[in-house]
Formats: sequence, structure tokens, C-alpha cells
Amino acid sequence: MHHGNRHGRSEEARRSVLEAADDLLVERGFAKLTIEGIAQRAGVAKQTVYRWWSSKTEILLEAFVEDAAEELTPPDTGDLERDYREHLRRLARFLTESDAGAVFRALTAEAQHDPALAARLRAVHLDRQRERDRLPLERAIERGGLSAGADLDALVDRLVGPIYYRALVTGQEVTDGYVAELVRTIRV
Amino acid sequence: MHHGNRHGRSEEARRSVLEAADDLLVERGFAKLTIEGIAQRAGVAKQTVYRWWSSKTEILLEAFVEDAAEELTPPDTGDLERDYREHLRRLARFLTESDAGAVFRALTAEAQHDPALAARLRAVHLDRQRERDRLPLERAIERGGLSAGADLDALVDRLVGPIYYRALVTGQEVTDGYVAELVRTIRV
Amino acid sequence: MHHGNRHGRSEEARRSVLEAADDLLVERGFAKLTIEGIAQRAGVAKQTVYRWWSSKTEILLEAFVEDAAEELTPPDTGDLERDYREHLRRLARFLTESDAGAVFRALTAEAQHDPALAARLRAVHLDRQRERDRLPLERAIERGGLSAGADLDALVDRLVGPIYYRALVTGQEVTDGYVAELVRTIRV
Amino acid sequence: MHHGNRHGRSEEARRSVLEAADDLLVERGFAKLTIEGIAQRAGVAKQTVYRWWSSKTEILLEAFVEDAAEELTPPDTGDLERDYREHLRRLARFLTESDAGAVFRALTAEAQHDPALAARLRAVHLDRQRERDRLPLERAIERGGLSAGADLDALVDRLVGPIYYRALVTGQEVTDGYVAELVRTIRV
DNA sequence: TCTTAAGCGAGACGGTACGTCGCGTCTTGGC
DNA sequence: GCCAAGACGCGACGTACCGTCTCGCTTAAGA
Repeated sequence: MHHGNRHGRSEEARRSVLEAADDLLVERGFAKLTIEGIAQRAGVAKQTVYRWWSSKTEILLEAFVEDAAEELTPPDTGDLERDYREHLRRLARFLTESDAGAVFRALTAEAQHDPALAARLRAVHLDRQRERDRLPLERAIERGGLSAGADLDALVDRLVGPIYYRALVTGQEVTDGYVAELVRTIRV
Repeated sequence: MHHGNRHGRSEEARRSVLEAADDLLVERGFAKLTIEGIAQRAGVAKQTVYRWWSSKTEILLEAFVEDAAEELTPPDTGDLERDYREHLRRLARFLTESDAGAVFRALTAEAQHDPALAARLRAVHLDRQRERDRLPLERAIERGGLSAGADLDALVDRLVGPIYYRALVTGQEVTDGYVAELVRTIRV
Repeated sequence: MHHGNRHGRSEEARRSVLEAADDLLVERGFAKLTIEGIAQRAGVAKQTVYRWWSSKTEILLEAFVEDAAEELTPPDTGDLERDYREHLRRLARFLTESDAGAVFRALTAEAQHDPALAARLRAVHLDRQRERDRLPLERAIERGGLSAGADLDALVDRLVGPIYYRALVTGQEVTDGYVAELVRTIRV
Repeated sequence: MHHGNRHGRSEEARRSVLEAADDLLVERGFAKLTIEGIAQRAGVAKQTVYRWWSSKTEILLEAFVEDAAEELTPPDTGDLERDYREHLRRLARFLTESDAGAVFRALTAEAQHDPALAARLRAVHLDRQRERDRLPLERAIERGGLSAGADLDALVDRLVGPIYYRALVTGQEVTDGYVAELVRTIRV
């Protein structure tokens, strides 16, 4: 086995770091997550971490993109409201219960006082997620079940916004009934 | 001027600390906000800070409650939609542009990985704010302009949720048109 | 027990550091002597070392002055040559065999590329030692056994110079016979 | 120009390293002399340095032997004292003012806590230098101007010892008068 | 009036983590 | 087979804050 050479970095070290960061975030929380600790858990030199990442949020971002981004694609049942009921339930569960959701919340939290991170987070995840979020609406327009003139952006916001709000701000539970009522408002 | 006495804390020191914390948060951001720095800026001994607060978020929470909580009361014009248009516009501005909003975002961010802080934040601000947020709806019901059976909680979420979502997550601008369309959905 | 307050540093920490430095120099040698290691062995925070000393040589210098400087006072038997035979033998043993001598050699070594240290070393030790080195000559002049016009500085150099030369440069042994012949040259 | 071949080491790389080491020692001092820095300045891979030398002192030793060892041969005027006056003056100047002397002081300094280096330094330089140092004495004996029974080793020590002592330990200046008086003591 | 105890500014303390530098080892592809 | 390049694990550097502590002061209540 070798460690690093001129033709690029050690993939092994890279994976170790991402996994260690993920594990430690879930185990100890963001505040107690340190680069020193990540390096130690990963069995890697601290310098190796600093060589490839500039901060612990960069590591989390890469880890997040790597293993979690594709989870949240809405289903395609041919029924607009049914698709969103399922999708929003999954979104709520992702935000409040999953490990990947914990990483996402940590990143979103840091992005509040780090505009560069906010931009990166949008670029690598949020923009793509937004496209996935609107898929059922686009399919409904294709099927003719929804007016083509609708402001999809605003409509998506009205669906996912309250979910994020409850998950990130008020901490209120997102019940099936809550989701169902939310989805019913699409018919405007 | 005096420092200390045997009957209670120095109000002067308390104010200095809160102001220093507020200023430094806006100047340097949450990550560079340190208790050591707050104490120095406030001209106060570190021990004095630790005597009365347990963390920098506790200080920010007290500062936030002290100077900002009352800003976000919706107007009462007798017109439901007009009240919310104004209220949501103010909410968006508060979240994205004001100093107090920066403190709120920092606290909400920290609350993502600190359940105790999340609970405190709800207790001292969010619950009360929620009551203020629903005032126009309650007045509309009293006026008979809205069905008494409506689920006000869910309705409030559908109004403020998208605002928080844009301000805290996607960073998209909240335009007057966006607010107007959002408010129009109340009539369901 | 207390650690530090506004009325000066902890004497306990100071002693621990000096002893740890002394011990570690003898155990591991100068190259493997680290401030991190000294702090750990002394049971002291690294910052406490840096607060009071600027380098490991500063620590060694203080330790050296504290426990070793007074060892090398020549005896006073009333016999000039006898006094120097004894003194030079002790000097050789100090330089090549004692722990304090090891510290002295380390400091002299560092002083080769650190003029500030060289000056400090002279100020706190060498100048005083030089005065002790010439005592037998001065007593001999008082007794009338030596011409008052002699260049004492040069004479002292001719006595101690070869001892330092063998101890620090060539590593040749300093035998009793060598010392005896050296001392015999005083009668010029 | 070529880099590497299958028939032995690159003389070009060797020279670059020795020159870089010499230059950097004089420019930055021994403490700031690093193998990493030498390799970079020499335009050579770190591995190439490690392939041929085991430490920075080994490099300096080779550099020292290469360019400086022959400077200190005493003149041969046929006059014992005159030869030594000139030789000791040159020795003092070498030790305190020349670049090669800086390298020598650095090596002697390191040799204080590195017996292997001390032995190497003697083997490659000091022993030979000692032979050069005694040449005038040997010539004087041949000429009959000095008793054949004299202890030449001790005599040489009494001449060069004080010079090294002043140069390496006390830092006092070595004046022409000082040298002259020292040389006068040969006639014992 | 005089003691006395609580709060104060100050700052040293034992720690942990920071981000950087240099160590000595390694692997690679080119010559 | 040596070379330039450079990533790697490692360990120490010197710094910044952490949260705790002791100190001498000021002050006001109560003995």
C-alpha cells in the first residue's frame, strides 16, 4: 500500500477523513467536531486534512454531497398530491432524523455567518434539490393537470418552506395531517 | 462609578457585556465572537461574564430579547391581506438586513446542535412571536371575514415558513410581488 | 494551593519548569529537548512556559544560574600553583562530567549562532566566573609572590583557555599531569 | 544537462547541495537551516539529499572539508615566533569572521551533544589541523632552536587554546598584542 | 462606626485545538 | 538507477480561548 505520490492524493486518506467527519458529527455534535479529532479518527496526519480542505465545514460539505444528495427525489406515481405528500414526509424525516440531515443542518447553520459557505452549499446541493422538488409540478403541467402559467418557484416555496421552517426554526413536529393539508393548497 | 457591592450585580457591567456582544457579533461574526473578546470590549473581568452567563449564546439570547423582540408586531389596518403584506415584508427585512436579525440567525444556527438553546429560544422569543404572527388572522375571524374553523397554526406556517426558508436556507430575495402572491393564498 | 494571581507568577510552576528542563536535557540531550516536553514533564501548561520564557535556552540559562554558578570558586591554600591545579582540575571535571556542565556546553553551543544568548551568558555567568578564575592571582599579588604589573586577563586565558579548548573542541582528556604543566607556566 | 542516470550519483546535485547549505547557514543561521530549505535552494529533490547525507550537519561537514580546510597552514619564515604570530592571527580571524569559520563553529556547537559528530569532526579536520598547528614547532626543533624533549601537544594547546577560548566562549577580541604576548610564552 | 462579605477588574493557571513547519519515508514517471 | 516532484504520518511549534482560581479593591448592610 502506498500513501500519496505526485499523481494525486491518496483516495484512501480522502475517504477516511470524510467518514471520520460524518461519524464524529453524529457522535459528538458540530461544536465538538475538531480537525484534530477528525485526523486522529481517520488515522491521517493533520497536515493531510489541511492540504485538501480549508475548514471542517468544507469536509462536511464534501461528505454530504458524496453520500446523501440523491436521497430526496420525489416519487412519480402520476398523482401530483400523492407525490408531494410522500416527498414532503421524506424531506421532514431527512431534516429531523437522518445523519445526513444532521450534516445538512450543521452546514445551513454555519452558512448563516459564512456567505461563501452559503454559496457553496447552494451550488453543490440546494440548486439541484430545488430542481428535484419541482419535478412533480412539471410532470403535472405536462399531463395538463396544472396551468402552465403557474409560478413554480413560488409554489415550491409554499410546499417546502413550511417544512424547513418547522424543522429548522420552531421544532414543531411535521405530521401526516400537516403535510396533507399543505399539499391540498396546491389547488389554487 | 462603583464596581461591585454586597447587594447584587452591577447593572452597568451587565449592559456593557450585552452591548459588546451585540457589536462584536455584527463586526466579526459569530465564529470570531469570544467571551474573552466580549469581556475586553466591555471593560469587564472575564469572571464577571462567567458569573452571570454560561456561554456566549446565553449572552446573545439576553441581548436579543432585550433590544429586539418587539419589532415584529403586525400592523392593524382592518385589512387582513394588507396587514400580512406589511408584516411579512418587515419579517424578511428583519431576518436578512437588521443587526437583531443577525443575532437571531446566529442563535437559530447554534440551536441546530444545541437542543437546550432551541428550547430557550422558543421560550423567550419564538412562542411569543408566533402569537404576534397570528394576530391579523384572529382579528379577521372576529370581524367575520374568516371562517372560525380554520387551522390557524398551519395557516401561519404557510405564510411565514416560505419567508424563513428563503432567508435562512436558499438566500433568494423576498420581493414585494413574492409576498403579495403568498398572502393571496390565504383565501382558501 | 493556588495557581497564579495578579501579584505575580507561581513560584511552584517556575521551579517545576526549571527542574524539568534540567532533567530532560541530561536524559535526552539538547536536540530532543522541547518546550512541549518540558511543560508536560513539569505538569504545567505550555502557555505558562511561553509566558515567562522565550525559548528553551532561556529556561536552561535560568536553571543554570539558579543551581550551578557557584561551584567553581578556586580554593585558597596560600599556594598559587596548588590553588590553580585544584581549580583547573575541577573546571575540567565540571565541563566534561557534570550535569551543570552539560547545560553550560549546550548554552555555549547555542551562543555560537545567537549573539543575544552569548551576551546573556556572559552577563549572568562568564563575567563572574572570570573574576573567580583570577582570584588566586590577585591573592598572590597581595602576598607579593607575583609582580603587580602582570597582565592578569591574559594570564587567566593561558590557564583556562587550554582547558576549555580540550573540553569543548578536541575532546582530549585533561590529566593531572597536563594541568600541572599548565600551571607551571605561570612563572614567567 | 541531465538528471540521474543508471551509473552513479550526479556531481551537479552534490555541488548544488553543498553550496546551498553553505549559503543558507551564513544567511539564516544554523537554527533556521533545514534540509527542506537546502533541497529547495539547491533545486534538488529532498530524497536526493537523504540518499547521500544523513543530517544537515553531515552536509555542513562535507561542505566545510571541501572548501575550507586548507586555509590554516602556518607560514614558514624560519622564525618560530613570527610564524605563530601570523598563524594565530589568521586562526582568530578564521574563527570569528570567515564564513568557513561560521560553519566550523556550528559544527563544534552541535558536536557538544553529538559524540558521533565530534568524532567525525576530529577525523576529517581537527586531527589534520593539529598537525598543521605544530609545524613551526617541529621545524624549530629541526633547526635546533627548540629542545627536542618539549611536550609539543601541550605547547600547541597553550598557543591555540586561548584563541579558541576567546573566539568560542568569552567573545573577547584577539588583538595583535594579545597574540604577541601569547607567543612570547613559548620560550619557557 | 466599624466590620465584613459580595461583586468587581485583573490576570495567571492547566488545558485543548488551532494552523504551520519541518522531519524522514514513500511512490511515481522521466531520463 | 538516480533524479525532481510531492503526498504521506508524525511531532513540535507558538498562539488563542477555554473555564477556574486567587488577589486586593470598593462598597453598603448590619453588628
